[in-house]
Amino acid sequence: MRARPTLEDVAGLAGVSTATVSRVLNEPDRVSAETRSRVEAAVAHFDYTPHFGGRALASNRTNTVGAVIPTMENAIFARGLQALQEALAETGVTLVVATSNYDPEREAQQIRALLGRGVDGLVLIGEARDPALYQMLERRSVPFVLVWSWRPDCPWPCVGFDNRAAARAMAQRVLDLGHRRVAMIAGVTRGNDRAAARVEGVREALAARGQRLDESNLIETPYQLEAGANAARHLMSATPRPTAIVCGNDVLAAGALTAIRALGLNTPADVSVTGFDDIDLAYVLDPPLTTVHVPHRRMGDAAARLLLRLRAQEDDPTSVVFETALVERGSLAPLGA
Amino acid sequence: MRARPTLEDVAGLAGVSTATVSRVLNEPDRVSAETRSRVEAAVAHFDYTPHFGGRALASNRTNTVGAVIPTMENAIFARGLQALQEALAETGVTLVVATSNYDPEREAQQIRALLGRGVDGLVLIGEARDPALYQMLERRSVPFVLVWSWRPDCPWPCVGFDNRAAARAMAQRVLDLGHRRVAMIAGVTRGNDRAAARVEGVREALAARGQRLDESNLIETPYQLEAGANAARHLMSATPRPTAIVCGNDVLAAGALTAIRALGLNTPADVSVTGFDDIDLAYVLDPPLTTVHVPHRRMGDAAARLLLRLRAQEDDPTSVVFETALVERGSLAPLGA
DNA sequence: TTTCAAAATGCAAGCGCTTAAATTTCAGTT
DNA sequence: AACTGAAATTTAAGCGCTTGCATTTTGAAA
Repeated sequence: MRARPTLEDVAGLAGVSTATVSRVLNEPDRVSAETRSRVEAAVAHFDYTPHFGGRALASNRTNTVGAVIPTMENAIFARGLQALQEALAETGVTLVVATSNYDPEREAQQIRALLGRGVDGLVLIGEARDPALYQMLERRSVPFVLVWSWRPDCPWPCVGFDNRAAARAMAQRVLDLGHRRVAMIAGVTRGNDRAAARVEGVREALAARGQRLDESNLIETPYQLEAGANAARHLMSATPRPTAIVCGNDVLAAGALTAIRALGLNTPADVSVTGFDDIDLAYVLDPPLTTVHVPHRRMGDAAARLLLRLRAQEDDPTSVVFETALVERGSLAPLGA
Repeated sequence: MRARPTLEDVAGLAGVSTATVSRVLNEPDRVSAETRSRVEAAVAHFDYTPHFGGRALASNRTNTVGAVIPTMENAIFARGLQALQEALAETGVTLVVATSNYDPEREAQQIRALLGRGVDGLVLIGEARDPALYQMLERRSVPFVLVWSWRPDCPWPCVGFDNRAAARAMAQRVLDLGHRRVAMIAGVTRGNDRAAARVEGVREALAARGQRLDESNLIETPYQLEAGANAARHLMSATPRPTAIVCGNDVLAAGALTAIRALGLNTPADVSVTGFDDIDLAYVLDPPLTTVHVPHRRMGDAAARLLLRLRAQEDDPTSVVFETALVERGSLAPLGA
């Protein structure tokens, strides 16, 4: 009836005090080689693993950081998380992931839940959230970093890219190809600065040519295939039809492509479509999707490093901004080509 | 200079003992309404959250379950996890997710890491793993459930489906449509009973018609788009070419479709392709993918319920098996159609 | 051999919480 | 008014670990 072995068990077998065992586990260098190996044998004998709670209580550290992402269903966050986790693991830090489903309230809940679990670091997506939440984080002095967003003078530590500029560049390219009737299928902008910035970027590009994105040419909808398909169906029912549809992300664009095909129309002959994010999906579609490439992995990696430095407080690290790249594939063509 | 508030702070303000505060938090019914509201006010005043470590240490429970999945990059697990998380959250249990990257050793590490963190329940994918690992789980009496696999007489609590039967049905259908030169692109079978079972299923169906899946017609490769594409390119370079390619999952199938198109060939006119899992990707492809539909969400949900019952030990719950469905879409056509 | 830092180890006080067991309170009963 | 059992509350003993400080050991210099 062996209960979980404790430090005391190990110490007893090794013939040392619990303090020494603890040191072997945490600061092996401070223990003589001989003692250490004796302790290690005892640890092995019992298959001992320290009790997380005891450790957290005594040291007031958990070596855990939490991440709250909108959803796991979009591959977009998966790769970044993987990189984040790998980079953290190198330092012995564990990652705990929670999802908010793009709901600000739910996100706040999840953050509180993670804090309750004693995470000593937080990775959050984007910048838009209740100021009270930021206050709480500062009050509790929990280090955190914001990923996926970046803008000049963001007051928080960020690792991201300029969504607005990237979207603007994409729209500009569409215009450069001769398109004049441009529509947009955007993500839901409430509580989502990335989605909002992408809309703004497109607006800016259009404005620079004296055009605007009026109500009938902008549909805001959840990031789901079905939703993208519905939106495209709706846009294509207008007269005259748009000749290009700029989408807020690749999932929406994939949905749009499917709907357009179902209508018996052709991409890009009848209508060009662009995406954003460059997930794997983008290049298995037919036609493959013109989109904005985002360096997921590198962002995850950078986020980990930034967070670790914040935790260590060894210096005052600054935000990291990445470049994006416009990837041109078959779904975008010059008007009338 | 406000340090984290403790039970004692709250108790002091409310004019009760820490025990009472603890009860308000854990068994509110055992406290009089008047006291309870006083305590709740004090909790609110301090914005108090219990210290996870302290709680874990004293109660020897963490209300946390861990899941180790192969990867977050395949959408396949995302939906199930979401459902799992939701169902667990209803009971106040938190889910912690780790990834193994389809590597058995890595999986074992992650399991140990989770146990170290005191999870009091585990969700694992599939059945194939070192017996020593199962022994350890039993020794520590950690309740666990296996998801995604199911077979008659599986000795562990499972929530899954019969991968072999489903794959067999798919292959049978392919044969029924007249195909005789059938190839397979399978996932890596080492340490992956699902991938192995799918190969077996296809083998059985072929055997029943006096055919076999010889070496040249079976490629085993990681579950990645690129890998699927490479495999398809290779298979299609044989003479005579296969007329149908059965894939171990949708990702491989998507890669195959892309490669086939790049070769200037047509699906399904020149070669039919089938997938497995029915992720979103499957129906935005062109042609849309014939595949095996797997009830991701329901499995996640069922896994949560089974695990909760195991933890409660109120009864001796048994495995749950789900039916799969063959979804026929454009990528599979009768031979010569 | 003696001396004395430095290195290694032990001692023991908590960390914040839960929970048996003990005590107090209270509403009925008699 | 006294009694009683149930309900409410407090008391106090840990849960397993870390860590500042005290003590012992060690090895090199004197």
